[in-house]
Amino acid sequence: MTTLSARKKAAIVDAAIDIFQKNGFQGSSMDAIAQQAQVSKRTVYNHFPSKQALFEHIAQCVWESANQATVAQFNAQKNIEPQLRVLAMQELALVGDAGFLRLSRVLMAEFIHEPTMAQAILERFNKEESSLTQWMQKASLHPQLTIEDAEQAGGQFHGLIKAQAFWPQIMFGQESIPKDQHEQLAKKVCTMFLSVYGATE
Amino acid sequence: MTTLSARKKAAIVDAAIDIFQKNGFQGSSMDAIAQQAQVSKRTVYNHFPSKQALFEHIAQCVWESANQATVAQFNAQKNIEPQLRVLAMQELALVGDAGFLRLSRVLMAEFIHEPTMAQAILERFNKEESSLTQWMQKASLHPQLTIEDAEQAGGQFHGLIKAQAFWPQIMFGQESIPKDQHEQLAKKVCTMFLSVYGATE
DNA sequence: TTAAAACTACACTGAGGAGTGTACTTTTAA
DNA sequence: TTAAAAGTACACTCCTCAGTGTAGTTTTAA
Repeated sequence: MTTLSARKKAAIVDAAIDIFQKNGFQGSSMDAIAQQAQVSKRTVYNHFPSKQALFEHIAQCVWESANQATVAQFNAQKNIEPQLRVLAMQELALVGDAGFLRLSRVLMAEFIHEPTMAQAILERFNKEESSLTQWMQKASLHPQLTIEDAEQAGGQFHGLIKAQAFWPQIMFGQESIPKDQHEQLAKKVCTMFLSVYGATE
Repeated sequence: MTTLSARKKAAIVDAAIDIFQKNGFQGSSMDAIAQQAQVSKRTVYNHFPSKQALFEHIAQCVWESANQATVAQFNAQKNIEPQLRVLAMQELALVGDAGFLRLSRVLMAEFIHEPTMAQAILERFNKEESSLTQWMQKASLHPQLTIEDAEQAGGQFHGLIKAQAFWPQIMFGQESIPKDQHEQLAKKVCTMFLSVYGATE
């Protein structure tokens, strides 16, 4: 059994995610968070010096779960399609995870108002995305592919996945894609991608 | 020259869009809106009975501009690809319009917190989207296509466009796609779509 | 020209919320 | 067992903000 203090802290974070998601940063009160966490307001302030700090702790969580998604290396010996499929599956695993979506929803709403913050976090996010860019760069030399702009191609690959498995969930509260449909969707995405960037001869 | 009253009202709406976009509904004060509009706060309240009413007026504007996008009828005699291309161009015209994006950004942030409102507006939005579904339904009988689920196919068609021309602009403040790239993007989208749903023989 | 309609400055109410200080109780760890 | 660490209730300050009331000025339209 974990310590009381740790349990209280977890309850606060959990409640905060909930309240922030429902009401946004500005619309959420520390009193409401404390109440939902079944904790005194003072305890909230003992764990987090300010509302902003509590929010940033949650942002940190998103950032960390996003980093779980490790990225494959391009292998010139193997076929393109199965490699792409692995990349798609990785992205789907991250983006299709209910916990990740829950956290993302909290952040995304604030991003709209804070393009600066959005850019900053996105640049870090893009470490992942830029590793895809690198993959694309190396892959562009492969005879099976015709990629002029690796960054654009990478963005479009991500876009194909997010259009199905991320944005509708974030914006319209749709259910995340069940795991047993990941394979099928990954295949579809690869087909679409290769229809534009792949040489089929 | 328009009447003073009309000019003031326009200034208020314009300022409100700006302030709401920057700070969100909760984070925006009527004082700030009045100041930016160069109007006394009392005048704001003379035009709009409440902050909520002002917000809803803006929502109405989005809804109306979205309705400008008229939709083509399916024509079994013509080829699929050029018809799809027209649909894509229509969507791009709407979604790629800077004014529409500016308005959308205001709403989208609130949508994340209000899945109910989001669903409601989206159902109306889907009048447009569902007319695409109908198009897909009729098109699914065409020998050039293999569509099992018209709604899903329609959603994916929209997704392909929004992934490039809507979500990045909304979330990360990216510039809207210049008009001279619409043709090219529409073509790409159709290629991708047909790579999955089209019979190429 | 003139009366009504619209705009303005400004003071005000009432509510809500961030963050603090305090005195007291419970939990933990030695 | 006991002292420190953590939690709690609650009162309190200071501030922001939605919305109103008013008395006076400007614009409009007849």
